[in-house]
Amino acid sequence: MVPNEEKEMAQQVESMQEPVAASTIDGVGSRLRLVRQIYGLTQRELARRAGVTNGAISLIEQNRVSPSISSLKKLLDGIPMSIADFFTLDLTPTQQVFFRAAELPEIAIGPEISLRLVGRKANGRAMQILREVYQPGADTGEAMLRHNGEEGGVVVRGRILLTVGHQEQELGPGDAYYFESQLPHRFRNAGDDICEIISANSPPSF
Amino acid sequence: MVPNEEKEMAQQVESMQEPVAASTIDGVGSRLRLVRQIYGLTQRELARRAGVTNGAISLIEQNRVSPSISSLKKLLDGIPMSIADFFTLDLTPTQQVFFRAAELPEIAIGPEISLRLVGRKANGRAMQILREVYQPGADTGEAMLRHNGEEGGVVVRGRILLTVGHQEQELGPGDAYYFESQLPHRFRNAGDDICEIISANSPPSF
DNA sequence: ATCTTATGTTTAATATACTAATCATTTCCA
DNA sequence: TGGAAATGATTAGTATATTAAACATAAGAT
Repeated sequence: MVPNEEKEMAQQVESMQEPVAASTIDGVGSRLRLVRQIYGLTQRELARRAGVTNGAISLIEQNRVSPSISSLKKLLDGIPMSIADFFTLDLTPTQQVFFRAAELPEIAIGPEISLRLVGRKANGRAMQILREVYQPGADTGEAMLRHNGEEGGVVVRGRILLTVGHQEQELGPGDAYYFESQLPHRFRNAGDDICEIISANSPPSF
Repeated sequence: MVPNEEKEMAQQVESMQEPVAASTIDGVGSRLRLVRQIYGLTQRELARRAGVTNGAISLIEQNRVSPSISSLKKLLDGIPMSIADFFTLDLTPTQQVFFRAAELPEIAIGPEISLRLVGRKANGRAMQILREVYQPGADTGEAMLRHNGEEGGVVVRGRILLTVGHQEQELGPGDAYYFESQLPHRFRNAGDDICEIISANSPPSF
């Protein structure tokens, strides 16, 4: 029996070689693919680390087989990520990571006041707000940060090079970010000016 | 290949027929068994609900096979419980559910003040404290309550019949409880007197 | 005591996941 | 342009999970 959770998708008359395209998050395989790509691993590299074959990963990621727990555990150990985190992590495409200045939703508007919300509304969580200052050349390190909770922030001054998972962008004043702290991340000030960020994280980490 | 996550255990010279004994929480199968028992289901009943065979459940619970995700999902759907919750739920035997009055650890002792902590220390979570009054015959219902978070409380007056999962106890003044709200639970005042409970739950539910 | 029923376990047969190898496609470097 | 390297996909064969049925044991009921 083939799992094939999106059986309704096609009469095989259609061209079957859509590259990867439609990011369906349904299915363990799809989740695994996204997580693997976020961590910048190829199927073969993950296969090597996990001690399984790349073919198996390919089949799993296509949702053509349903991996055993032991296999899934091996794979996640190679990332590394816990099974609980794997099933808990929110990977919905609406979970935007980067927000351009103009994209920040405006919460309260007055003639002299403009409040803009970072991320999305209704994430009712207790947060810790920080003011971070990065001197030129500052770097949180190649060994990427990784911890529990969520974090977000707004660049106030200067520019910062932010890496989250496999994505990387340079953000300037007004730009912002929001991501799950579990994703490996790194802050670098590659410019010549001091960079200032207003950030928040939850749960409070110190 | 047998999963056998504790491969270091024996040279097969030893007697291989240790019954099952030692309640090892390690392994998906052991977890499944505990969860199933907490919900008061037999292997056959769960098998019927999930659409798998009781034999398969038996093998899984003995950790002799590693179920596929699709099988595990079917089983958890029959309980019901999400995969994420399954791997997140804390089932360590130190997670005590019922606490007799004398068991409550004393936090602060003075000549006129005695503070006793319900549950364990260092569960630093934001909580909501409630005063609950149950009239004689009151009952939260046969359709057991089930929601996110954790809850605990102390009986101040009268007696309450509390069911949590498959466990049931009648608590009197000074007795207390603490459990994950995900476990199906039910409060009944089977006596003739008003029952009063001081309770807390997290995250705040209203 | 002897049925009956209900429980978990085991076993042979079958369905499925996984491996090892190959194929197909893209990238990129000469 | 062409060849090597790297990536993901596929396929036949093998290992493993799951089924269907029987076995073993215990608890009640009469």
